[in-house]
Amino acid sequence: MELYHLRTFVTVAEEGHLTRASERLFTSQPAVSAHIKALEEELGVPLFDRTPRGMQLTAAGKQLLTGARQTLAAASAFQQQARGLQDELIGTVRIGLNTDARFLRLIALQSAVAEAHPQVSLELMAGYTGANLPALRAGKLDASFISGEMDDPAIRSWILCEEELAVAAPTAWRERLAAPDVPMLAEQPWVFTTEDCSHYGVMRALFESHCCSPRKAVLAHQEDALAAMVEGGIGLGIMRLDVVEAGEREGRLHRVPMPLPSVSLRIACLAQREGDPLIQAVLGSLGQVWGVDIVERSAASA
Amino acid sequence: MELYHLRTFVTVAEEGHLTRASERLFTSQPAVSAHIKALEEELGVPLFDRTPRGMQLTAAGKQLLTGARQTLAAASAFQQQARGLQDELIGTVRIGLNTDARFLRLIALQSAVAEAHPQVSLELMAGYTGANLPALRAGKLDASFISGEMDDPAIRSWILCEEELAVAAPTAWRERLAAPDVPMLAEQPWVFTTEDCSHYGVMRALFESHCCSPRKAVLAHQEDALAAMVEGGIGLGIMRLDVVEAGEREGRLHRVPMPLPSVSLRIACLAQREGDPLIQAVLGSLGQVWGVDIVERSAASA
DNA sequence: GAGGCGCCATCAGGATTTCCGATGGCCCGC
DNA sequence: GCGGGCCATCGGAAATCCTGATGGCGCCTC
Repeated sequence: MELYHLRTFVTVAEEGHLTRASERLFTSQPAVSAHIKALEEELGVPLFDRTPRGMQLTAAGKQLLTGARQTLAAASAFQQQARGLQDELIGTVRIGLNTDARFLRLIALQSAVAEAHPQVSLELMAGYTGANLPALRAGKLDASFISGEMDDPAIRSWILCEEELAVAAPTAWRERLAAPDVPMLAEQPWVFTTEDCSHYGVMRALFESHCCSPRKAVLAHQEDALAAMVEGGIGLGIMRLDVVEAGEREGRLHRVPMPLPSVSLRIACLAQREGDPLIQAVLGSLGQVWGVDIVERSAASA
Repeated sequence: MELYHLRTFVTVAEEGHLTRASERLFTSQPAVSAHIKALEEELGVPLFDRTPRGMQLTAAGKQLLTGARQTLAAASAFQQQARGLQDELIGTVRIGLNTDARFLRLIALQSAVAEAHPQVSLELMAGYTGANLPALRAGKLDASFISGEMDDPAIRSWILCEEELAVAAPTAWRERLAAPDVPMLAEQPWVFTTEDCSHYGVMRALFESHCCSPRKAVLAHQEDALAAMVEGGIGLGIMRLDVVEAGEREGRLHRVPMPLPSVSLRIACLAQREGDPLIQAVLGSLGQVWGVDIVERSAASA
């Protein structure tokens, strides 16, 4: 039995599905199947029941899951402690993005990290808030930008800034939306985001406070797609104020005069990895880039 | 990084020597060297200083040793918990011996284990008390017969019986040793055992109580060798009473009339493995074979 | 009832990793 | 200066792991 068996066990347990687990583990479905088979044979215990709908933990599998996680956690803590002992920090930090690189000041971040820790590299992975959180939890990301509230105790986050939001409309709708009220906006078609996006929550809150619901014309997973839909006249959408203003200046969008609350842009990581020197390195550089006091863990964990 | 890297790390740390570590790990010296190299590269931390006399832990290596042991302990506990969940116990138990198979009732033990746990096999490894304890600590043995006192808290042991001991002499020395006192015995040549053998302690205690020391004619590592030396007229030796009496009946030995304290024959295992179902299986069978109440761990650990 | 889809297990072949025997380099002791 | 002990490296072999393809089974829909 090796650690990769345990990683596979835990991932399959969480996904309940070999193919999805293989994607998370960056390997193939037959490889994952073989890992589980080998582990079950070595332990002499069936860990999963195979069903047409996927893999279901057996009672024994459920009981063993905690021990598997503890073993992986101990190994992770060992590696983390080793990083704290490196003469010079070495490693790669995978960061999930949720909006455009310029807004996230990624060039400045890259420079700050490269200067402070020459042997640390960043791996920037496109995504959105709703995808980044599960990826964080799954260990696929080391840190991630997210927007909105965060109340999961397993996730630690720090506010970088407040994102001002605005309602964007196609320029052709300028006159009929000169002074709209909320019910009127609800009558318009909307470009939705996924429900796990903070912008969706803001939109929902807007209409719920006036007891009405917006009409969904289309759903866009990415901000670029949403912007394209709005510019193309498909419907209204919620976007960052600076993006809407830039679009308005360039004649591509119209900013609807409707005040919206802001959402917090945050950087997040797993609480248990907060003390990891690699995470600390990135948090330190982010604090520097955004002029924010990101409270660092004491060196006691080192 | 996988568990075998950590096992190698810990073993090399304990041995301070790649070749000895490779023997304990049942692999080759180049393989062990490669494990350490790979681990150091992955962690970005030198774990050992290479010296002409062997491998010496660096400061970082010393700090990381605990974490490595914890990870291995967690993995071991996981496997142990899995064994407790097996429908039928499966596995191999490596038992260190320290005297002859007949005295240790190994045939009865084998039968008892086979009956109670058909899929558990025993692997009986010749040895002696002094070799068995380090082998236990090193994970090379799962359980071990040992003789004498045991005060290491990391080792758990149960008394099976008291070994009566006697002083054996060559038959030709019968008359001159008809009624010897201790100083007289000290004047004779002796066949020593290794210092980590319980018989050695008994011999030492005998003479120290009379402020004298025995003369060492030869040192024998194994009981067979010691018996051969005594029978061959090389010197006196301490042996089990039943063996001396059998030798006397067969005209091969003379029992010197000198009372000795007995030593306890014990079965031992690592304290942390006491709850292991495989260990429990063997302890249960030993209790049955020796008619001894070996207090078993509650099922709470299962 | 049949066909298609989803899911896991297996297979054969290729790729990668690991191991091993041989050997070299360095240091130390005689 | 030489021999021995110890670790690192090398080349080749062995073992392990992965992958694409495919099959079997169950379920769902038509």
